Amino acid sequence: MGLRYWLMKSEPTTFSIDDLCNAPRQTTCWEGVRNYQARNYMRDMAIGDLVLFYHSNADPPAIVGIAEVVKTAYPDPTQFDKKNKYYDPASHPSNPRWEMVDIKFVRKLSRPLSLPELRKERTLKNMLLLQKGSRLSVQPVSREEWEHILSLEQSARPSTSKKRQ
DNA sequence: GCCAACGTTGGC
DNA sequence: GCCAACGTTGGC
Repeated sequence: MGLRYWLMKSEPTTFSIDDLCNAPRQTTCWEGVRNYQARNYMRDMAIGDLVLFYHSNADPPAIVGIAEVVKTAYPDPTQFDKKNKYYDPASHPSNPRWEMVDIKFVRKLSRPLSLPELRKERTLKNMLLLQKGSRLSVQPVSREEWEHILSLEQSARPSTSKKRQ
């Protein structure tokens, strides 16, 4: 199976792209996912897969960077920690319910690609992120979507392009 | 801060 | 197995 692409959401007040950049070895474990579909997507991840790092609950919400998968799915220890906010009393260590992967910083985008800007792209109209009511925090991105998104990075910010000199 | 959309829980 | 109630996500 070839390289695959993903998008992962994080609230920047909780863990931002800069936090990832400044983390030890620029790597973090993706703890706290408590949604089966998102977990299943993490199980599908392979080392070397590339990830769009998305800031949710931000102003504006935006894709801000790229990371790569450096460790495939393994049990998320926070599910067994009674003091952790991600504690899940229904999950037993002999059969862990929740898993996580490790991702490593690759780079920040040269500029954030905001949700409103992404919505303007007809090529991206089927993107999971842009569907009404979509809340998945871990989701697949097609190769076409990936390439189109990164091509937007090269173009000028729409709001400033009008004052070209 | 509001609230629509969604996922989960639990009574029946 | 249905579905009402509840909790959460996340854009606005």
